[in-house]
Amino acid sequence: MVKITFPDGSIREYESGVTGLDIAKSISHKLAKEVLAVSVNGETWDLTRGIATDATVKLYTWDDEEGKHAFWHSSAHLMAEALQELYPGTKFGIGPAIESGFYYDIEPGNDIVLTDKDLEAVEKKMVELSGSRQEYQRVDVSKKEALDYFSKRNETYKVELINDLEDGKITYYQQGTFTDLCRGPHLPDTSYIKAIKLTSLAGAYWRGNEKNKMLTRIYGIAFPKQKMLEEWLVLMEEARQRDHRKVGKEMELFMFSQAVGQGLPMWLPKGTMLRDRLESFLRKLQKKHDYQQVITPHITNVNLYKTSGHFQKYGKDSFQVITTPQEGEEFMLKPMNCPHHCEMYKFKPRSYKELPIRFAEFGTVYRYEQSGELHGLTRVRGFTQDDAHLFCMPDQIKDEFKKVIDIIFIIFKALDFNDFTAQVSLRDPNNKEKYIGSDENWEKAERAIIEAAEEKGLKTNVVLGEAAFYGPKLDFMVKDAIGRKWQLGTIQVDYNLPERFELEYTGADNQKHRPVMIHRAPFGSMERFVAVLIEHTGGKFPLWLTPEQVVVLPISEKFNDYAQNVLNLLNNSDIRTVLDDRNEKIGRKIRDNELKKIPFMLVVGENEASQQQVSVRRQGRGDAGSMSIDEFIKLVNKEVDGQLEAIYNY
RNA sequence: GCUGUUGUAGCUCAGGGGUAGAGCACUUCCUUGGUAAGGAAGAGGUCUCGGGUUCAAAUCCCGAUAACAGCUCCA
Repeated sequence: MVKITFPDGSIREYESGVTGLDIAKSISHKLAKEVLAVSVNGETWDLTRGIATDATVKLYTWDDEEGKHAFWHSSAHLMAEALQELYPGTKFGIGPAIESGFYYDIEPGNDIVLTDKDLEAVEKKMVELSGSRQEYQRVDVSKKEALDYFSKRNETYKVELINDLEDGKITYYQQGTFTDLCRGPHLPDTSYIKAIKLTSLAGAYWRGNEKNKMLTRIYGIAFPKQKMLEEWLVLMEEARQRDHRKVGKEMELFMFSQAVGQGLPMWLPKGTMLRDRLESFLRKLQKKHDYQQVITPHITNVNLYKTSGHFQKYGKDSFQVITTPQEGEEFMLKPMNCPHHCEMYKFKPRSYKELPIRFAEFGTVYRYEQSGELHGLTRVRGFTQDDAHLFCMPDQIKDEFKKVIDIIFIIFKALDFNDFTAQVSLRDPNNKEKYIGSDENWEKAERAIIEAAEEKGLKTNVVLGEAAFYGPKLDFMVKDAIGRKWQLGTIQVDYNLPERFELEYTGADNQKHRPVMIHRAPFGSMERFVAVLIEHTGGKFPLWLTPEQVVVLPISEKFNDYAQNVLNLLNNSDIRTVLDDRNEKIGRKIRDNELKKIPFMLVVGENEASQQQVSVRRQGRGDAGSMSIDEFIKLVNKEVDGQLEAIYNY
């Protein structure tokens, strides 16, 4: 007998060799149907693997990441089996579960090139195989056996993987005719996988290395019920509707032009309005936090970047140097603002009493991103950072970090960004030579970041090896409409530039000391931030950011004068307005995509003109009735104030 | 940068070796003056660009370019 401890602390006895599935059956029929995998002493196991010792057990269903993971991983194997049957000679790379769904990297044999059209046939085959209810069987093998088996079948990628594995810890999983090198865990059998959608086909380098061969990666997703797949498809469609590239075009916020160049966005009037408001909001916020606004030029002598070291590291991959009539004189487009701010720091001797010094700049920079990397406004070649550099003494780092976290919190709160994650990026402890700066400084800075985050109640995931080469950092990530993660706010410690620029301050001891520099950008860049903002709101911005808050619609041209009059009164009150005097049917205007995003619509006609009123319609929230213009102004101000309250009372 | 897909009217897209199509939007007119109406007429395109094959290319082939998806990258 073995003692099984459950998450609630209760303990039951079972025959030795009992499986997760048996345990689920002993609890309830329903649970036995829903359970997908089981945690045994913290390790995720197959439901059919026998438990021979006392153990702590947790049953995983679709609601657990681990359950979904086993489900999708099994789906990947099912797909591999289908591919093997349809395309004999296919070599298999790896096929894991991912955040939503799974993929398998394959190399189809016989020079076959798969296209989107083939996916349907694969799906069909998968459904067929799922119907035949094949069991996933776990088999322990020795390294030699595994190597023999896969070498014989010419599975070169699998052989490469096995070579890196430790003997004695190698397992196969088999279902039907397909055998895969795999750690598991898997579902009991293929019949669990009821609804399947293969979503896309793309190239992916073997082991993620650009120098390796490119394999064909097939992405898919699967569910235990057809209905869940349908719901997922609807969700994806809704996400596509919120895509910032689509909304940005519809709302006329920004554009790209082939004539201007790849990755160089142009802000249309309404987008500029929106961006200006975000900038002035941050400007005010930074002023309160004792930042000093500065401005630096767009081109710079290459020597500055040789001093900073960026030219050596990134020069080849940048927009190339600009020459002048003067022999040997070279400039480049500014890829970052930091070196300029360092020069400003050096403008005069600094005392410890001045520190921290905080230079802020909305600095437009140009970086030659690889062409395949460009993506809407989130990844561009010319963008404006809401940049600032804080120069401080080492023991001020933590405090400065906390103040920057405050600013980021205020911004996220004002814009209703709730589901962000924070990541602390530290250096890779096994690869210290990749980084510059002393061990002592790194440790001090890493500790300061972790403590600052903790003291601010910020939950973070700590990732080793993700630090910049010059210092550790704290990043804020937000997801876009289809779940891709983007980094927005960032705070980074830098020991490199103060060193290279020989920055110093005079301490209380009358000695020269080196300051520490902190880079920070709460938005990241105006471009990326606006993109994410659009995807969060679907273009329905908070009132204080809406490019136009009020549209005035005269019902016929007889009332154009009155409408103009209303407009003037509103404009005197700071409310942003737009007049739509096309004098068409109102119903037709309301369908207008452009007007859909404006929160208030004022309809004026005979009744309104005679009583000096307006009929107020709030988009998406129906009719608010007729009221005087003063009353309307109060209404709008109240709503805007309500939103701004969150900011200023924070 | 790599692999793949795509580029036709303002937008969404169909078509396809013989000089160009739909829906929505747009313009004018009619009907209806009041909260997602209906009708008529009209205007809009070097079919991304360059080269080749052909009697003939928007269509087939090659190259460039841009967008999209994924990989790699992101100071």
